[in-house]
Amino acid sequence: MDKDKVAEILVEIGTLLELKGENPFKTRAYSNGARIIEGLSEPLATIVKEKRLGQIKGIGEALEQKITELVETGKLKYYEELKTSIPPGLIEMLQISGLGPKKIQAMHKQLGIDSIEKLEAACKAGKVAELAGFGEKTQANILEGIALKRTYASKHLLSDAWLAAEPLLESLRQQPDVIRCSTAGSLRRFKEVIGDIDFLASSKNPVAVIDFFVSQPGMVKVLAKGETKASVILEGGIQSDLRVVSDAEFPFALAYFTGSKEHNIVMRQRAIQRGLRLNEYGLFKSKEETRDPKLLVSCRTEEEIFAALDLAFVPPELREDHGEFASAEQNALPKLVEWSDLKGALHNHSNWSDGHNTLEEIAEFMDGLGLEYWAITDHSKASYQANGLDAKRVREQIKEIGRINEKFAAAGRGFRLLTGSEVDILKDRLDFEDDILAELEVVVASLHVPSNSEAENTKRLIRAAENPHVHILGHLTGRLLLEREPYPVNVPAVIDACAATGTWIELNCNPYRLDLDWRHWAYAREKGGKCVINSDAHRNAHAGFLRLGAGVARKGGLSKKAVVNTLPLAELRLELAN
DNA sequence: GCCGTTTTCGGCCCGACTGTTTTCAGTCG
Repeated sequence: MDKDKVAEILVEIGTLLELKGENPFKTRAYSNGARIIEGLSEPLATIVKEKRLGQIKGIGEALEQKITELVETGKLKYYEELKTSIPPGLIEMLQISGLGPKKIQAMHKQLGIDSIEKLEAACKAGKVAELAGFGEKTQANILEGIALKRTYASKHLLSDAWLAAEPLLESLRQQPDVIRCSTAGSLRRFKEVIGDIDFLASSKNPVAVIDFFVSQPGMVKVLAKGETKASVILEGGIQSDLRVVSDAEFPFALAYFTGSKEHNIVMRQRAIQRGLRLNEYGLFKSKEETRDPKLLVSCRTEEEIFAALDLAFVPPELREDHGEFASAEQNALPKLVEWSDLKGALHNHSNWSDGHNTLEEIAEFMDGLGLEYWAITDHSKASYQANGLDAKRVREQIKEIGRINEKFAAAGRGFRLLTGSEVDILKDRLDFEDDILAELEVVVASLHVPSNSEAENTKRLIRAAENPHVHILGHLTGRLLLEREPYPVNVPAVIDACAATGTWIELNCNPYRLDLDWRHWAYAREKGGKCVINSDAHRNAHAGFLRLGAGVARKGGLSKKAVVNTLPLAELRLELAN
């Protein structure tokens, strides 16, 4: 069993234990363990075989035994028994806003409710309101929560969240009572999938800011509204929370609400080790709960908070308790790539295959954006449904690109289209012979029809990486966020092959892909692998994906130097020819 | 369930909001 599946089961055990009313620290130990396993760069099977699980911080005797059983047998007796003891409907009920383990337990025990359908019926019959600790309002809220859950999915693409957040952030910044304002939470951390949009503002008049926020256009429903906090549902179903604090509190609150939860726990522990206390209101010279300004360690920015805890500033994207503390302690965090460092993209389509724009339109548009180059890598012939090009059309396209580039050169314009192909990785070979590939400036090899076998997919990708004409492996795992799981593949083994052959690994910026996943880049960096942040544009507007991709690259800890398409055209051409 | 340079037991990050209560439990982030 692979580590992702193991992590998934550990998370589920945590949830099941929560529903059983177990000690919250015990349930947290399971979700912690899941995160640790998921983040391993070494194959889990190796660690299990060499009995080194117990040496990992956060994995104790019990988790070691359970993980070992899962890896070795593919099953876990404890988990199977736990699952049969709790109706699956209870787990689903957890997704209803306002319902947690305690209430679900109470309704299950007293009313025999074990599914959302029964819950809805009981609410409508007024039975839930009669329970101790429940009331009319709770019952109505549950019904509303059920309706909301049905209407809206609870997870959203990062790109959708940014689209919804930016106009709101802009409005908040212009509200006269707002002093400072920022996004926070998973959006600010550039997680690929987000649950809700968090805003933080500082003001001397929080009520006015809250009132302003909930009256913005695009609010479907106000879920909660207090003096310092509001929660709303936006059009499109994304929940958004605003928190308003004083300006002195702003940096502390920003750090706190940016998270991640795991990162914050370590920050608080560091504070405690130094005899301090950290919360969203400040860093206090106290071991007790306090908000006494006399005890406050004054910090005007997040940078100063990190400094007070003997850490270099950790950019929001890296705050996942994913190794950032060890680096920040030694001032060894990478200087992260910026969106504006990108000089072009090396995987894009035109209307010669399944893209929307002509070559001419693309060149004009990308030059207008201030980019230096844009590779045209239309599909190869095996991608029949995408109007893939055969060798003859590829050669015609090379000539056409040559003509456009000559026009640019004659006009004294520096921008260039690069010739290329997104060549299909077929079962036993690439979709083009080496002679065609050799005529192209950029060759991206992608697996579009994977097998069910991890070994098979891994073998195909490694073989593609080993082809001397292939520059880049495209969307390595094939995942579609919120739609399709990645195909089975041994990612570290493919990274090893790319590092050994000098093949670049794509960070595909399509909002549904963001593939290779940020969690793998630490390993790629360690091995000396290079990244290309690619838009995989099918129309000109998709150039905007690069901004998203740069954020995800930052999350992967990638510096400008590790990203090939930060190179100016002349240097890039040298690298491509290498 | 995990952990330990005060600890192998007794801690484990912390506060806002809601609804049901009339001082607090549950939920959420």
